[in-house]
Amino acid sequence: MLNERSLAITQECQDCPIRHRAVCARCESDELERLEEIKYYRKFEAGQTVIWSGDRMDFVGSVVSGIATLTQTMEDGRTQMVGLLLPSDFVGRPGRNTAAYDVVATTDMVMCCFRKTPFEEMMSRTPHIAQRLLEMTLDELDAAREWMLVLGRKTAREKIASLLTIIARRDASLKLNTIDGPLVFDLPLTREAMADYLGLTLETVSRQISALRKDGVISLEGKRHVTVPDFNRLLDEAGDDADGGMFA
Amino acid sequence: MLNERSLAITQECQDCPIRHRAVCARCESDELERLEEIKYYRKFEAGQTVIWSGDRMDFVGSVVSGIATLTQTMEDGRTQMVGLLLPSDFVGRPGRNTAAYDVVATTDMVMCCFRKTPFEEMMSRTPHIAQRLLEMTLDELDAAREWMLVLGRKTAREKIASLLTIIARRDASLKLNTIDGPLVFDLPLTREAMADYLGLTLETVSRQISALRKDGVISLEGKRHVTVPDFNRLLDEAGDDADGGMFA
DNA sequence: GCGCGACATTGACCCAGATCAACACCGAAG
DNA sequence: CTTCGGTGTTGATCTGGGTCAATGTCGCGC
Repeated sequence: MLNERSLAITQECQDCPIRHRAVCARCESDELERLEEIKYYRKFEAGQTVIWSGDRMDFVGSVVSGIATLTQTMEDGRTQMVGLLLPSDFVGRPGRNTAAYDVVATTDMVMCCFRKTPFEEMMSRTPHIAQRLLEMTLDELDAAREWMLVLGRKTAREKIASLLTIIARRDASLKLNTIDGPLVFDLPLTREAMADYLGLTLETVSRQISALRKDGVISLEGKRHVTVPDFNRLLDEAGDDADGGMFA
Repeated sequence: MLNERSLAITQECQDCPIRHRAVCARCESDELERLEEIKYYRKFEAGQTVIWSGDRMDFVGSVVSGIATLTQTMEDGRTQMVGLLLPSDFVGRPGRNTAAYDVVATTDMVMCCFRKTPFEEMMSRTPHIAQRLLEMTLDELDAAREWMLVLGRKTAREKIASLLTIIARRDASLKLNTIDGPLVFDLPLTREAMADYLGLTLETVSRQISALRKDGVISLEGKRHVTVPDFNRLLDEAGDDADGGMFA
């Protein structure tokens, strides 16, 4: 079996699929060249743990493809997902040397990593990186706060609808999709992972998904393949202001 | 009645109580001088709204003294507090011109404001500000994620204990306090505001506070004045890993 | 093809916390 | 001093979602 760390994937930054969304988005070509020198790729299989909370972390990086989760666990085992890492999302925190959360790949995943020290050093010299990181962090903070409303005040049904909304929206932004047609996508998470995201039990997740299906808000093929005939209906179920500007 | 906007409080940055914790913490004295030129103070009374979600926001700033809350509200009135703004905390987001949340002063409050455009312009020229803002934003993101665990997975009693923990900890860091003695502080929030923070109803907050009192975890004088005889006991009730490094 | 393990669904029951309601406290205005 | 509105407490009851348990589905290795 192949050691995951030693993969020699080579990828020109210029052709990178996340070139315009990741920390490096603002970099000029000369800056990119310097990044190119210190970067390396790591590949993870579905289910594999990238890092455990509390572990020493000597790298930072971007998700290139695949999905990972950020979770926090209490001693008695209760767990809460605190972030969903999608392609272009940043992992790690400059200026800190242990991981604050468990990071687990939920699908096969490729990360573009930088050793922490050279990256930090580079960050202090190239404001474009720090600027972009600030922007991304502010976005994540907004997302976290949005999620606080979901966790604190929404019903189980609204929570499920909110999650579907987010996944659908993101999926639409990837494959720049047909405006207004029915949305079709796959759930990248197990029922249990959804439960951990939503602060519910997996049974409740299952029941509410069944209920939404019965009510025609969504339809399912298999366990994971979802069709949303009317996105505004879904938004409504999520309790969000209708038409959250998605297709604006 | 005095127009709050026109107060001419003058304060040298050098003597500012939040000099070493706010966005300006890393600034050299020449940078400080330039900030001094574009800053102005605003004062708010307890209960006053600083800005409504969605409103145009042409300034950013720091809380100098007092406390404000950041809340999100659904159409049907359910509200969730998504942030507690304490002295030195930053308000507003560079690069965005409407407020994302309601900001309300819960005590009398003074803010040190900067018009957004000059501040942004200055930020791009002085990396010290951007660096510090990044650091502060990362801290807030961590706090938000910590809070997601509270909202998603903790019981009502644990939620209350968690909130008390946070307030106690912050209070201790202000008045650099006696190590290990009983902690004493005032709750800066009404029961309703606590409920909005914790994703509970005010009745449940009241009941759980009574329960903690009955069980000797805290004692109360009046409605707001709290004594914590044993901080580790409180931490334990919060479900946090005991000894969260507070006195380390 | 069979059996196994991971994932998912569904039912029965229970309980933490919401809801509804009454009342207590207290500082400010008259 | 009295009234009144904002704040807080406590009780009775209800219910959404948790818990426990049985069963279903599917892909994979043998």
